[in-house]
Amino acid sequence: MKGITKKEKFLATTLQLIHEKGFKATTLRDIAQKLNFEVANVYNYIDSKQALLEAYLFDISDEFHRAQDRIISSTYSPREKLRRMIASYIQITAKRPYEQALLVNDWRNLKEPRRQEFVKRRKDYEDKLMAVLQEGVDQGQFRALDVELTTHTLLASLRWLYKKHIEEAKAINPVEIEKQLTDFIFSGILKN
Amino acid sequence: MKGITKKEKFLATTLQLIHEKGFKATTLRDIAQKLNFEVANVYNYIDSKQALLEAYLFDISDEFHRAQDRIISSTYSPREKLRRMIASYIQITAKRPYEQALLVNDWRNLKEPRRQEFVKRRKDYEDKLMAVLQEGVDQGQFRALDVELTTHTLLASLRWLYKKHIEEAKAINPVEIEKQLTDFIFSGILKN
DNA sequence: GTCTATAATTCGATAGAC
DNA sequence: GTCTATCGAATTATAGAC
Repeated sequence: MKGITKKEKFLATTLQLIHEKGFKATTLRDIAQKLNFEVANVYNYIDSKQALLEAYLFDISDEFHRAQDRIISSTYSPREKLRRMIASYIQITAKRPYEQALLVNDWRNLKEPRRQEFVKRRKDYEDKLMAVLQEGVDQGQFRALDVELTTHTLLASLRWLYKKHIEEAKAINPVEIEKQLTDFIFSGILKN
Repeated sequence: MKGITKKEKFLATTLQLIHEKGFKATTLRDIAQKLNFEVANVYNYIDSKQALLEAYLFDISDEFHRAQDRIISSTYSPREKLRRMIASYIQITAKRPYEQALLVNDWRNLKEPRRQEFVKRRKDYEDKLMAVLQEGVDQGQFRALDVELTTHTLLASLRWLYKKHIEEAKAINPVEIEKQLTDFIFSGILKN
């Protein structure tokens, strides 16, 4: 924990508290108390509570989108595209678990018109993933599954992973996580 | 919408609002406004906002536990136990999607000691599911997977389903949902 | 069951001195 | 950057009349 700026410490503390209690339930006084200073000092680091939420939410969201776009614009097969999308999803989650938690749990607290913007962007992400699945089904790489249902199920099976990174005491092996989740999504749990 | 009592209408409206905005962000004034009466009237139906949360959360939670316990105490194989646990999970979700949403999204708002109690009960549920998976691996029905990771992934792949029931305009086919999700979990998405 | 009125508290945010 | 002081608004909850 050396060489971290006060602002970084502020943000790390804030994200941790929000993860535990939720954005709305985490007061600026909670944050100040944990950092051993008074409430007014919070405004040395942020413009407003809402601005903090928006900045982090759209920043991590953008990272997911950029990774997805890079893969989609490649010439890989649907199966390989999906494999890489899963891998990059896991990688971003491992790097920024608390921001992923914010993304999953607290987007409802966005105010209009930002909330609507967020929902639209999320649907874009889902639609792009769905297109890859549909392509894979059409090409016979994937089973004749319900593409819309499977898209949401697949994303849900990845979306919980930030908890493991936050809660796990011992360091986790990212390569093994990726193998396990990819195997689960590609092959399920039954033994052949 | 015939023959529904005022209390039922109150509760349905409340759960819908909480689903949209979250428990903490949904004020008693929001609820009163949607029902076209004043705030004080809310207390004709509940003792407190916290009591409402606790009652619904533990009630739906109990239903999940009871269904799980019935299946676990049977003599079915691990594979068949899991199949039935998935089916009952989907059935409860279909029957009570808004309460499931509360369970998934708003348990953080419980206050101690109820919050700790909830977390403990949820871990019990996960552990029982994990035991079935472990048994299935030991008996060679399931692959040699990471049982702990897979337990959480499997649950996550079911936990989003309430959204479909809430948002879907047209009626959905529960039999088909069950088939799709069971196939996903058992066999993944790859074509053999 | 419905209302008005209000208590008691909490919260986000600002002003201004050091 | 840190503090004290405070404002204005919002929220849960209660009292009591109709």
